[in-house]
Amino acid sequence: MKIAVVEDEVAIADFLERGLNAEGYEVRVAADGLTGERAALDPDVDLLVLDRMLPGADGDAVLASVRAARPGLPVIMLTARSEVADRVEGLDRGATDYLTKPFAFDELLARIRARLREQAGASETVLAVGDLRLNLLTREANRGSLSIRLPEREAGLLAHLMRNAGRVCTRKEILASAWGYDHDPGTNVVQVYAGYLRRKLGLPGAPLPLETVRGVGYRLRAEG
Amino acid sequence: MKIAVVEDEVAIADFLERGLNAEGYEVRVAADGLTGERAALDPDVDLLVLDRMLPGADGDAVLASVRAARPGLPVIMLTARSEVADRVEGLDRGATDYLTKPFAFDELLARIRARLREQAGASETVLAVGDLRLNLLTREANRGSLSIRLPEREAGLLAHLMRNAGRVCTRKEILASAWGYDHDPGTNVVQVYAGYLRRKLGLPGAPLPLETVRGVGYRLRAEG
DNA sequence: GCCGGGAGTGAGAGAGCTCTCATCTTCGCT
DNA sequence: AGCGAAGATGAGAGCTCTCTCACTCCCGGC
Repeated sequence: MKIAVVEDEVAIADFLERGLNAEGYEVRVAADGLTGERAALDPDVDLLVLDRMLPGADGDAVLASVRAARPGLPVIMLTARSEVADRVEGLDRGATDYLTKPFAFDELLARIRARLREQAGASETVLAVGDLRLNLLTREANRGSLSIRLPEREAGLLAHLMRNAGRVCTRKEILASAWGYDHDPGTNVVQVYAGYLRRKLGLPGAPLPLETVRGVGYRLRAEG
Repeated sequence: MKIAVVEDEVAIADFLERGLNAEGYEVRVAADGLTGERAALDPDVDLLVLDRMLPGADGDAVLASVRAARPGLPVIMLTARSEVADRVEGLDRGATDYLTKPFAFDELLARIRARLREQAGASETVLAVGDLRLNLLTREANRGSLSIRLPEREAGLLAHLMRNAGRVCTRKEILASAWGYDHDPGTNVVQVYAGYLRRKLGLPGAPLPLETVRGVGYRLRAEG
């Protein structure tokens, strides 16, 4: 389990990192909004602990852009602003939970566990990358005015690419994730299915931003 | 949106009911653990607000049985016990959120909105009824040692029956929910698929508890 | 510009899914 | 018990999905 911590006060950031590490979580710390945003978009990150007051882009801005890219990511806001109105505002802006400083570390841990537990049971159902959306339950894909139901394999491939948008995915890795193959059985299925996706999700003048990386695999460009 | 409130103090229960109604929620109030449990199992209920200290079965017991039957239902615990240890325990027992009395009604509303928003995006992925489990994402059904991947239609039918376990479902209603038909086109598909489910999910000596209601439809008995 | 290797495409085989229809079974009533 | 209606079951047609294979296209190096 990997947690991103966005917090500018070094003392608190250190404290959180050490404490979370001790609980067995992998931690990625960012001290300002911009690096925080980048950290939260790392597809391995399962949860975000976010200070609301930050230098550079402030916490609310980070929250907004994280929500746009990963609608389902749990975000626990952490802040010195303790008024009821602040809490209401934080939650309504899309935070999953809200904790005011000073806080009990044990409670933070319990709330992290609660969020991760929920996440595990009700794993992310809707993926979004740029203007692309994919509902994993109905396997409905949307892009602009397009709306198509994808067959299972195509949806699985697209889901993997979307979860790793911006990164190059090797064919081997894709076969493992979307096909469940442990070894490449020397086939070109991935290419075939990449072709299906391009044809189905291409718009006139705006082809699917799926790049081929010769000899390696594919990359879905992040901003549609 | 329907919210179940389990609270024995009449004053608070009334206050919550009126306040939630004013926000446009449908509310179902229960004053003790047993009726509370029944209320929470109503498949129309989208969220549970639960007092931890109750006459009869206490809040923790209600939480446990609700979790067994509806793993994904958001549960906000509400209680006078305000120690950090209590909050940690409540969350670890499976509560989704935890609010201590006295609380700001606006904050409760914000937390309810946060939970419902999340629920809407990441709708329940795993259904459970008795010893039956169904993962809607993978369409994997489990019963005892059995574990089978169901085709889409069978999973859709089973999902509808599970979501309405204990109640009789008419064939017309089932056709609407699992097939997307608006009118019964005079077919026996539902019977055919009910048969598939019975065969696939029957155990020696313990057939699938799916009862036929002559002239009407089917009912999945609630406790396997 | 030509050549080699990798990627994209089209056709099609085989499997599994969905539905219909005919037949068999069961239930409830007399 | 016997009958009629309703549900269960078996067989199978048609379709979609998935994958393979052969072929074409394109990129990059000479």
